[in-house]
Amino acid sequence: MNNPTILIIDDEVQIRKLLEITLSANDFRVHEASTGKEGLISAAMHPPDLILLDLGLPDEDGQSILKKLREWYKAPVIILSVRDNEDDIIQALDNGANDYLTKPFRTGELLARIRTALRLVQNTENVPLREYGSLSIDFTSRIVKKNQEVLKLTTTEYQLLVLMAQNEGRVLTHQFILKIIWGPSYLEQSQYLRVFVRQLRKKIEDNPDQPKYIITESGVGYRFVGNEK
Amino acid sequence: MNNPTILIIDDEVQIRKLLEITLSANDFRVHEASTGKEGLISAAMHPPDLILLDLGLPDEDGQSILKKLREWYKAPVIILSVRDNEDDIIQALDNGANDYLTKPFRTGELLARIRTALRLVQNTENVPLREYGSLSIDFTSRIVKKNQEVLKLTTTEYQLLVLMAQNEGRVLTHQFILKIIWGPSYLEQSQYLRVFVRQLRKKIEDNPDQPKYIITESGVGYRFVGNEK
DNA sequence: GAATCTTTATAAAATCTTTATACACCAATA
DNA sequence: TATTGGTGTATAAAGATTTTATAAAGATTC
Repeated sequence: MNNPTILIIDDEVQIRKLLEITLSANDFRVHEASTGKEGLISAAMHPPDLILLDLGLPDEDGQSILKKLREWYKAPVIILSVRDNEDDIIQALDNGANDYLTKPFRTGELLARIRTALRLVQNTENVPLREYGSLSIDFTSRIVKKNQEVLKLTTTEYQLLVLMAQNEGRVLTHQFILKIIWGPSYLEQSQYLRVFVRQLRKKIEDNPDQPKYIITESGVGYRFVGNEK
Repeated sequence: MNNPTILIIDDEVQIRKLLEITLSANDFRVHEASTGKEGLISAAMHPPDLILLDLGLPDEDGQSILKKLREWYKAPVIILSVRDNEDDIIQALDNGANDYLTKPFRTGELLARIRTALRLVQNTENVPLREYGSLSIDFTSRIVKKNQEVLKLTTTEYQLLVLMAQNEGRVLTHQFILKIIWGPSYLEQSQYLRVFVRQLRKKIEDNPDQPKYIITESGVGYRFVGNEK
């Protein structure tokens, strides 16, 4: 993919300017929109490779924009948000956002996350075997190996691992994971998750106390990181 | 690939005879089944390199057989049918058929299509004898030996062993095994399986209480492990 | 009627859920 | 700068439940 296009949906001129300069300097093509409505139209007319969406838009709630986008738009959406509304971030992730950044953000981090998001969409193919360093998951034969050795995982542990691995790089909120694996009536049982994340880490991490694969995003959820960097 | 094996599933004796003569003359090995159920069992026991499936079977609809086959069978399936209406063809292809021939067909054309289908798939060679440590299974003569001694296995025990061995390394779910060996109406009878797994383990394992070959995957099914690392 | 399959009953093991406690982090306070 | 309390996460281990193992009795088949 040469020179990916990024759509910025943000009402603050200064932010747009900053982003445009940063992104252009890094060989991205940039589209801009200052309102939600404008953003939706632009995305529909010239689908970008990635969207940066500010949650605090003047005309329409960013969550609502995100939902409308996700009805057809598959590529990554990264949320930009002012610091003090973590609930919004969680809701956005549940609504299908891939990642989030709180303002003010360092441009280096933004660029890294954009690159990660773009890279990961390409391997979202239905590959039956995935390798992450010394960890490999064979989805057809249901075999997970660590350093060539077959791991013994319970059903729930395996489901959890697969869910996370298939959403590599994305933050999965506690509630999202609980809903998928235990069902909608278990949304409050975060403790389950902690117990099982611990079990999984014991089995797949080199050092469970300094996890490389299953990263805790405090207050939000967990993120599976396939290859460090 | 030398002498590919072809399984014919057709209820008409004349057709089977014709096909057998034609295919044998062209250096294919031939298996036959006259009903859908028989065909499914044969395919699971001795996976052929290609299957010729008649849609008009007496016991069960050919489309349904095809669907069941495709749950695990990857090699080509060519449909034979007297019906040449588009709907049947499309449905068969949707269900995973590789090609479709209407009866009566010219044998030259059939052979050409078989070769094409085989060329498109690279098959794993069918080994008639397999050894797993001190256990050996001769699929052609139906003889199982443990430490050079011939084991006495009942039909069901043998079917179960062959099914598992042919799918070495894969987890076979309870339901999958029950469906193949006992039939679709026995999906709930997991207890059968436990009883027979126990019998098999008693006969093939060095220590039935610490099985090496038939591994339990709790909550999921069983996995046959041929060679411990 | 011997071999095999099916069913039943119970024991054992594996897994999941809950509880209790410790830890890390951050902000407000003194 | 140290202290305190609150929030969220980690961890082990006990308790509860589900799944599997096992033997043996009852049916069925050839």
